[in-house]
Amino acid sequence: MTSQKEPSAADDKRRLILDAAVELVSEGGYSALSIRALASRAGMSLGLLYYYFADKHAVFAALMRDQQATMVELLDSQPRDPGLRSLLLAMVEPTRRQWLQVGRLVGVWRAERPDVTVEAREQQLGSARMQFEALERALRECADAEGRTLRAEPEIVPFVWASLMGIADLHAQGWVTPIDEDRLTDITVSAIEEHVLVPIKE
Amino acid sequence: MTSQKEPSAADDKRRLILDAAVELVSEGGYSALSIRALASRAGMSLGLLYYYFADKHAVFAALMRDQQATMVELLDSQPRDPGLRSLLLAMVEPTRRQWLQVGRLVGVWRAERPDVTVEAREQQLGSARMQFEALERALRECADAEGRTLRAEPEIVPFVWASLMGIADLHAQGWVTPIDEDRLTDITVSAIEEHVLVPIKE
DNA sequence: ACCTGAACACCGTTCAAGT
DNA sequence: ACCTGAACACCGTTCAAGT
Repeated sequence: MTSQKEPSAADDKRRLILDAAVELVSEGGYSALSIRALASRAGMSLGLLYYYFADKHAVFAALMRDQQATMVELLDSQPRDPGLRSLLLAMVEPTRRQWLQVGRLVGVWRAERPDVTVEAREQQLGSARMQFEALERALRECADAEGRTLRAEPEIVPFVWASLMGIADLHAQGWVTPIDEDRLTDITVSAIEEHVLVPIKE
Repeated sequence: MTSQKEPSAADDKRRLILDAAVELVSEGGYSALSIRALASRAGMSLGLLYYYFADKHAVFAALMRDQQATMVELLDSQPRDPGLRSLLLAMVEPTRRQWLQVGRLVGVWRAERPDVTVEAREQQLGSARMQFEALERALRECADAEGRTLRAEPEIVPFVWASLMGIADLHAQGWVTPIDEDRLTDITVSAIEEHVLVPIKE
């Protein structure tokens, strides 16, 4: 109900902090994101940071929400006509980027902090849900455009997501021997494609 | 050449530290593994820890190597007769455990530390390579047992690994809505199975 | 309401000193 | 060779104090 408002001064400050955070992480990885470095990069004092965010965890959570919102836009703007395979191929790189930037860190701190606020938890869940709904929409509409249908199980979308995360992580960690990334992507996309559509009866 | 020796006193001490590390991580997650807690749990002083390990990073690396060695044993001891699907189903839970305990942390600190020693890097790579070779062996022999063959591309084993990691991570992070884990596993295993074998000609 | 920085309780790591 | 713990330079977080 209160959505899509003009950004307030507080929102602007928060944006400033989040932009600085993205810069720091992309420059020096997880350990480069110290509260002190973040405050100085955002041009404010240590204490003020805690005025706008509850703690470091909250900064990460906001970063995650940003990326999920970007992913929703991307999924919604993806053309449906070229079909499922094109969609999947187009999503490999963005999901990999999301994984590299904050996704893989979530699992690390998620387990640490017990619960934060109920509100924060709800916000986080809502943002994740929107992302997965956008993915489901995109999958379904792309299948439609090919005259096919998505399998009905609720585990189909998680399966697609897990597959994309799998290659994202492999890319991040590297493989022991050089492999053809495009070939790996191709194999994965084929596997997804064929297991996500209802088989054609003849 | 120097392998399979009687464990030295130093090895015993290192074991003590690593066992304490596993305990701490499983009790309180990543953040519970502080050098001080580790030293006290292992019954030694802070400084001594640095006598047996170069730094915290090295403790993690050793933990990872342990788990990879366990995985090799598990893969090698898995029966081949029941075929590929049985093998994959049996590996889902162990890979998930490995992922939860240290696997997902590797990506976080890997990027931070520049290079450590060449020797350490070599040791780590060798351990990872052994694990993936064991996986490839197991996949190949299980396929054989069914009278099928594994596809020849080098990306086939990474694909299997990425798929297993994907569901491991999804399991760790949780999904926004409750899903049937067994169903997800089943879908993933089917997808792997069919894309990893050479199609039967008729 | 917005902002500061000293202070607190940690942390990983080093190192002089002991046996 | 093995072992200790004080000391160092950090860290995230709090909070009295300012405007």
